[in-house]
Amino acid sequence: MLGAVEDYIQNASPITSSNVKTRYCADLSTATLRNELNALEAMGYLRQIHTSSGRVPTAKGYRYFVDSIMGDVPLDKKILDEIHGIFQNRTVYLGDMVNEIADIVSKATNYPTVVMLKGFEKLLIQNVKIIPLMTGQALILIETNSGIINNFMPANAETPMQTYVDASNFLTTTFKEHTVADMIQNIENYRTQMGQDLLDFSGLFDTMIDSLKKLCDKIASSGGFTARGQLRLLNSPEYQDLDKAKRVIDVLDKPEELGQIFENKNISEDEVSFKIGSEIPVVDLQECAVACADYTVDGESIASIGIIGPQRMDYAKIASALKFVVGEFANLKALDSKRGEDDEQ
Amino acid sequence: MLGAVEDYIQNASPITSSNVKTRYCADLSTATLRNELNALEAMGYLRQIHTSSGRVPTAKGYRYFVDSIMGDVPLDKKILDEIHGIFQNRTVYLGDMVNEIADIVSKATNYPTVVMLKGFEKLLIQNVKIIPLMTGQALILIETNSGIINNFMPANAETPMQTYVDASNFLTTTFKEHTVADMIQNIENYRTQMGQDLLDFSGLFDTMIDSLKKLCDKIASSGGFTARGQLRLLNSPEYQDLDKAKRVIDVLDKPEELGQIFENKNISEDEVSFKIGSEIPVVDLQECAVACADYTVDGESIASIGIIGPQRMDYAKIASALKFVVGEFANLKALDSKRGEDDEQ
DNA sequence: TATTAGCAGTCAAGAGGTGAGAGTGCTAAC
DNA sequence: GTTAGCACTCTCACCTCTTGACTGCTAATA
Repeated sequence: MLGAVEDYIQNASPITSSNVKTRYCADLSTATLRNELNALEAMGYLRQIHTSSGRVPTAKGYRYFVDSIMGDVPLDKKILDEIHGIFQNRTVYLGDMVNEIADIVSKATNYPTVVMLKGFEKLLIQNVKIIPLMTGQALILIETNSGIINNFMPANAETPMQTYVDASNFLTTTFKEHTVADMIQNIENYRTQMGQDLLDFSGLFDTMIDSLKKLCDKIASSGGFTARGQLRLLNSPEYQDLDKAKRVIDVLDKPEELGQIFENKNISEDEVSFKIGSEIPVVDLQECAVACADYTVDGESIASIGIIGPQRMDYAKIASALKFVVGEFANLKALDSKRGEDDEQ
Repeated sequence: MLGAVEDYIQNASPITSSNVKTRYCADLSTATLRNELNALEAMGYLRQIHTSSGRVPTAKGYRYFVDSIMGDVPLDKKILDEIHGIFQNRTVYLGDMVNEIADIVSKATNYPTVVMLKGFEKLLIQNVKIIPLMTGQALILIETNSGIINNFMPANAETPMQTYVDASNFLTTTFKEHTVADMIQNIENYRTQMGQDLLDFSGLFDTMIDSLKKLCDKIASSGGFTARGQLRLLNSPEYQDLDKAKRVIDVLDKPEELGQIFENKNISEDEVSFKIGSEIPVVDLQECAVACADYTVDGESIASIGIIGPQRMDYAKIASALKFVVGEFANLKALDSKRGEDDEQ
């Protein structure tokens, strides 16, 4: 019977008495199976679209499947390698890395994927560099324990090169192992520790903080959401109706609604959470299911990755994929702390 | 009569005799207009889907419209400001800038937009920096006359900081105003000019060149194409049929086919070229039209931007939008040369 | 000669009807 | 508890019919 649910998840072919008989219970008659199906329907796990339609799982049915039955599913090795590769060569900008992961997770699951960058303010600074450019701007490069933040700021052409070097060293020494938020908020309090040349050009810090604040605002105004693979929704038989598909896809552009969907999960690290049907607090997604997993650092969620699809989504595969991604992230942190220890020796 | 073509472009409502009469020629009878429409059909500018269907322009009709009649169209000021803003704050990575432009052009035109980065090899180097990071990698930053190229490379932890500074200075001095391709190919020939500390760590250059070559290859393997706004195709009444839309959207992922579409344009700078229907050398796009404009530097196309939509696309608006983008790019170059001259004084 | 009114003809699209097929639930028997 | 048999339901594909939007053609008119 369970196999029939998995069949339905794979093929969208409704669960019927004869279906179950031919594939799983050849020794029982269809009438018996009909009784069973009837019982499951009475318990609320299955429902009929119409009298002669066979049955499909209800949200409650899927919930039971997810909570009690679903097992791990082996993923395509090529996909795993690709994800692993992103984390391996992770010396890329945080935003780029997060987008790359969204792309590949969407490819792996065949559903639209949303990435939420909750803000980089909580990341721990490892190194700060301010690099003057020829265009009258400077590049801010903040290496953190989870990726590199990069942003451009206006630069005063009269500031000497050495000041940038001193400023970078000052910021690195002062704020190493502090959060970015700490740096943004408290840089004023460290004025007494600046050398004279830095005080002469302390507008540099104001400009930098200003630029970082703008970057924060920009991320905040989009809710930090990036959606990828929207088109993949159209691969589901459920979404052959364009208007129906558009209503779902449109939600992927609305930060407030995405916020509602993916917040308040109360999940622990390494866990994948699902919301099914009416559990989703958005009207246009009542026929959908969403999955979500978090990248947490010190118990705080830094970024999340979410998947939106029909209720008949491949929960097991999605859970495995998200777990793998979160696992890779955890490995990364382990590696970082190890390197930290090595440095101290 | 011309107005009726524009009406059709806007609303997809076929050109009928009574349509034309009510909107444009109230003083003529429908019978007279029917004669005219008949004549235009005989000349191949219009065609009927079926006897009672009204007429729609043929590819030849659109071609005539594009070549002879079409005027400039004022664009939404907000959109223009947004595009202008991208170019103003253009101290961003070349790839990012190109993608941002694709996004906004797609938004402005409401059609899928493709950006082709032809390769950065031809860009003129202004400044090179190699910046070691904490993760055992280094950041290559090449400021060119048209944007910043950035790439990561493996770094040897034993290389002293000063070597990176010297290497950066050496590369900048040696290759300023040379192309990136020149640097990649000829760096070997400049060994005699390197100081001893650079010769000691000349593996640094090998690694850098290797990384840049890989970046070139990566761009080449995707043909340098990035598509944005694919979903917007579904806004056209022509593409309410999902399978039909998918056939077009799928082409946007195929570098070879995109290459065929957008190459061999033989257009001069500041020009927007259109291919309509059978002019497009791709089977799945025979019912489409494509527009294309180039960013050229010294007569060489550095990047192109293309739009794909139904033949009933808003040619005038698209031409205006692409011209504006290309114009902004030209302004940028003018600005650059001006700055160059100032520097020399 | 250019224009027009009138009319018959064509076709798409939608409404409504029909039958086949795939299910079901129920009942009575095993 | 299981099963065979049967009546019932509903979708879907297919057909037909009607309506309405256009057209082309012809003959009359300015």
